[in-house]
Amino acid sequence: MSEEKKSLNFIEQIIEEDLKTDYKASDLKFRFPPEPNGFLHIGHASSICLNFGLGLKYNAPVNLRFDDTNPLKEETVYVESIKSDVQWLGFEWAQECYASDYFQQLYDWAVELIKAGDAYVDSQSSEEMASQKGTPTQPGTASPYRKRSVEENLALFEAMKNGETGEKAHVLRAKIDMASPNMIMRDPVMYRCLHKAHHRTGNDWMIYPMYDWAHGESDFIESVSHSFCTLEFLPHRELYNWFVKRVSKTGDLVPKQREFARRNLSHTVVSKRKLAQLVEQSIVNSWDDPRMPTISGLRRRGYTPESIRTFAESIGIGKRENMIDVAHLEFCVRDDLNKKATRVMGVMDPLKVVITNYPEGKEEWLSAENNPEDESAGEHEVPFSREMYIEQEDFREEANRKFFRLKLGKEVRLKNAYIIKAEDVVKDENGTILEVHCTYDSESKSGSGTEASQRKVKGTLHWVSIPHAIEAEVRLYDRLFTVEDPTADKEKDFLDFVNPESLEVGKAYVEPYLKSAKAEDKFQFQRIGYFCVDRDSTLDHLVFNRTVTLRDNWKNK
RNA sequence: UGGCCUAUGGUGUAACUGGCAACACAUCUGGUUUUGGUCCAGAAGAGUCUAGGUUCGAAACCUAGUAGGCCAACCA
Repeated sequence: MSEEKKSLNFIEQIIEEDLKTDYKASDLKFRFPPEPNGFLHIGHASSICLNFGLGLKYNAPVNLRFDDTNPLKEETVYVESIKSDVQWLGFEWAQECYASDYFQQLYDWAVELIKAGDAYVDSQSSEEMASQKGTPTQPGTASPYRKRSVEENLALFEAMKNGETGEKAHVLRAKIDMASPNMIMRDPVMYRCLHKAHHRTGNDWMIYPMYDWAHGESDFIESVSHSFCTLEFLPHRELYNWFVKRVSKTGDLVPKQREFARRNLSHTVVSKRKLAQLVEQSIVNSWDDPRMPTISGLRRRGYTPESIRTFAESIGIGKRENMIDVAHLEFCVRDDLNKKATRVMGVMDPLKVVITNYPEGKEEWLSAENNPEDESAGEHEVPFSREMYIEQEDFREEANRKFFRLKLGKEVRLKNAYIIKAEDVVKDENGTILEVHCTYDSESKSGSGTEASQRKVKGTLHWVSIPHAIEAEVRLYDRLFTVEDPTADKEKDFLDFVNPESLEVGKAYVEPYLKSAKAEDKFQFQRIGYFCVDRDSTLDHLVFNRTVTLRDNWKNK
């Protein structure tokens, strides 16, 4: 038994290193900390997979923690959608936590900081504070309130908490270093007054902690060992450590913040503002429009949780700027769906074929393999009759040898059925082909084992029997943007790069087997692509979303 | 006029921590195939941002430069 030694990414290396020095395996604990202020997208999916993936790998608990410190933006609907997205991806959190659960503890600690001279109430406007902040190259200057007495700070802070002061009158600041080269350390705000109801604590609090004050402390309270976040928080690490040091005792296991580069996907946008714009301007229909990079959009498009997880895993994790080609994501779904999706036939652009030597009124039910990649998937029956549809592009009156499809005088196999030969065409007065008349070889039935059935013919076409066909709506989705990075051009708006053909609604004739297909059922329309039943679908009106086309190596035409 | 992070084929990650650059996607060939899918075999493509230095030996370490990113919200 040889086990392939897989190289570790830098995050895993950090953990392995910590395991060798000051952490036991049982100390490991992670968390996914979304702010419930919007819907999750593919970028969050990477982060979810990273944290929960580490949990699985190291058999460590992973908390789902809502970073709900800003009642102005956060809502319960987002909490619910985030939970369902994480579950859909297939992960289980150890505990469902909320930063708001720690408001009292945070407040008590803040009082301690004030007593220790590590925090003070500032009573200036935010403009004044900003002007004293200095610049990256110039040190800041101290607030006139920096030397307030502990007693006064305590009294003021309590007044703030009780909502006895104006919202903009005071803030609580950490007293650190106004000359620090790291501007984050120049007396950051810990609390602001917000006389606004919170989605969980209601009107209990009139002050709310800032991210920096809440995050590391929440990690510490939950005894999270490693707190992974994106690179933009790197300068915050110093502050994270400063705060944690003040609330922990020596000997306590304190959490470590480590940063990784956010992973960007080509041909899409991911910022909440831009996504909202797409919805508001009706460029897409909703937040879960199948073109959206939201988890709910990907789900509706037909992406499987497994494909998203393997995607996240396969792209790795690093610290440099990146732009991952969406083709890689598409590869991941194809790879997964190839193993799972039931093969069916559907014709998008119909051309009528009449099999002149097939008895009128006769029908046969032929058996079709559900999935050649998986024998246990079984088979289903497809009706065959005298008249059927094939794809327009699968017939030409004449064509060269590279055209492995139907042409006059030549044979082709109808998938799972018979070999047919094109004999004649019927055209209208404009020369448009209306029908192709063929003959079939009655001995060539697929699976019959006859010599004729085993004959090698150039090509195999998908088809559907006209009297049995069901008309369905197909929504053919493509990339939402025509360029890799729609935000790269500073002269132009990202909306200028919207792909006008990102959605094409069409009609398809599908085999009757699909009649009872339910929302989210996934199929491969043979030779065309993977499709997923949309939630708009009904018994009378089937709707299929094209998840992704099949790979196509035939780049002629 | 600062601090910090980063730099490896087209893309994304590797290189057992100093021993002549690997994997996946994408691209191209050929084979198999009742899906021009899958699968199989193969090809091409970087000498690791630049210049110095340390070393028998550098993608890795050091110095300087260049390029990109982040940092001055009562956002997270």
